[in-house]
Amino acid sequence: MMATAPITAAGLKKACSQCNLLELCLPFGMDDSDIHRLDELVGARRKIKRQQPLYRTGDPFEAIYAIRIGSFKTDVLLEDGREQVTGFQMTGEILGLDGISTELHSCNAIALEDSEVCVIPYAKLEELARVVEGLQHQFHKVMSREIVRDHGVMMLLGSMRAEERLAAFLLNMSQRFTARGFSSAEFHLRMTREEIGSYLGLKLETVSRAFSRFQDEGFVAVQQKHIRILDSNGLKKLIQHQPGMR
Amino acid sequence: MMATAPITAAGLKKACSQCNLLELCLPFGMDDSDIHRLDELVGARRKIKRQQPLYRTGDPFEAIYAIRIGSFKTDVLLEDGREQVTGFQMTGEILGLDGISTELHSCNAIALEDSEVCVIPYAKLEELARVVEGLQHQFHKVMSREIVRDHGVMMLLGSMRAEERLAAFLLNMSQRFTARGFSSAEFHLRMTREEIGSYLGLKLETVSRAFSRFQDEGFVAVQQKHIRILDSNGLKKLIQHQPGMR
DNA sequence: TCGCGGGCTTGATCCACGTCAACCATGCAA
DNA sequence: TTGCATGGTTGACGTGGATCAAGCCCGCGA
Repeated sequence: MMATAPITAAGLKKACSQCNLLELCLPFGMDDSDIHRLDELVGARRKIKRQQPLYRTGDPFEAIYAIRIGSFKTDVLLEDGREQVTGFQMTGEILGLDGISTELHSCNAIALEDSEVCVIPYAKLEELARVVEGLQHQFHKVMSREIVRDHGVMMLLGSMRAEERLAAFLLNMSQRFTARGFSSAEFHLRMTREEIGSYLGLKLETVSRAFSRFQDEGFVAVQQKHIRILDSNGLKKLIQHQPGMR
Repeated sequence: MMATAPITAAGLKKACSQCNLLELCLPFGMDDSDIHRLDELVGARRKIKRQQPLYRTGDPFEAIYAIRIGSFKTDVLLEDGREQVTGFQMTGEILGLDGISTELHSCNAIALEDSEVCVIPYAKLEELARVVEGLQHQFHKVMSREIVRDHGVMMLLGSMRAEERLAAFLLNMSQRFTARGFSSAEFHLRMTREEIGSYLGLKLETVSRAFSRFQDEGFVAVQQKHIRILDSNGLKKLIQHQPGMR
C-alpha cells in the first residue's frame, strides 16, 4: 500500500479540463463550463507500481479512481484461494464502484503495469453531482455501463465455449485499444494467460491452446503477449452460431 | 406489452411511505420526512402477467421499476438463440438499471409469475436525487450492490463446479426469502430447471441431477419447485474448499 | 557469458458435464 | 375422465476442457 505518491494540490489545477482522456472518462458529455468545476473534484493522483494493489477487499471505501496511465485487473478471492478476475481496466475507466454498496471494497484492484490514477473522493463526487446535472447523469451511466458489461461477461462464462470466449475477449480488447487511439489490429496484452483464463473461466493451458489454434487458422499472430489480429471477421464469425454447444 | 394496467394517480398517494417493502427497496435508510417526498416519485403501478416482459432488449429506457408483488428474471439473448439468465429478482428489488447507460434496455425482464411493479420515471428520480441526499446515496448503493452481485455470479460461473453453483444458488434464495419474512428453510422456486441452469451456466439435466444428489445426501428435500433445506451447513461446506477443481 | 525463474506451449490422459433419449408427474382443457 | 403439453428425472454415452507433466522461450542478474 506504500505505492502512494500524492501530488501537491497546486500542480493539479485543471485536472480534468485539460486531460486528454476526457472523452473516455467521467466528464464525457458534460459541457465546458461544467468540466471546469470538476477540477476541484479530483483531489490527488496516486501512482501504483506493477503488481501492487490500488485497494483490496475489505479496505474502507472513500474514493473512486479514474485511470490516467496504465491498466488494472480486479479480482475476487474465495476462502480456499480460488481467484476470479472480474475485469481488466484501461485508461479512462473507473475503478472502485464496488465499494459504494457496503462502504467497503469488495474486490482487489491490482495494477498490471506501473500506473497512475486520479483519486475522486466519493463524498465530494456526490456533492458535486447534486449541483452539476451532467455529472450526476454521467456517473449513473458509468455505473450502468458496468452492469451491462458484467451481463456480457455472464453471457461469456455461462453460454460460450472456450474459443468463443477468447475471441470475444480479443475483439473487446481490440475495440478498447481503438477507442484510445491505438491500433485495433496490433497490441500488447498486459495480463498473463492465467489471468485471462481466470477472467474467462478457463485454465491457462486452454487459453494457450486456443491462441495456438487461432494462429493456425490464420485469425491472429501471437507472440507471447504481443497480438496481431489478422482476420477479425473470422473471430466474429466464431462467436456467433457455432454449431452444437452448451 | 399489453399487460400494462396503470392506476389512477389518486389511489397512489403515499405509495412509498406506507409500503411494507420499504426496508428492502429504494427508500431504505432515508428518514421519514424524505420518504414522504418519494411519494411524488412513483408515478404508476404496472401489472405484468406471468411470462410477459416488463421490458425487452432495445426498448427505450424511461423508468426503473421496483417490484411490489411477484418475481422476475432478466436475460440476454445471443443472435443464435442462446439465452443467458443474468438474474432473478424478488419483491423490493430494482429492475431496469441496465438501461441508463445507452438509454435503451440491454436485457429482457420477464415476470416469473403474475407480478406488479412501481414505475419510477428515471428523469424524476434524477431530479429528486439532486434534492434528497439520502435518495441519491441509496440509489448509488443499489447500483453498486448490483455490480457486487454480478461479481459474485462471475465467481460462480468462472470458478465453481456444478454442485457448488447450485448450493450457492439455494443458499442465496433462502437468504433472500428470509429477508422478506418467509421461511429460510422452505420455499417455492418460481423458475424452471432450465432457467436455473441458464443462470448457473449448466444444462437442466445437470441441475436436476444436482438436486437429486443433494436429496440423497440429505441436504434438501426437493419436490419439483418446492424446496426444503434440511442441512444448510452441509450446503455451505460444499461451496468452500472442495478438494481438487478448476 | 551463463544460469535461473516465470510465463508459455504442447502432449497424453481423465473426468465433469453435455447430449441424447426414454419415461414420469402435474396441470389444464375438452 | 381422457388427452396433451410442459416440465422434471434418470440412464447411457460422448466430449470439451481440466489435469498432469515435460520442455521451451526470454529477460534478468551475477
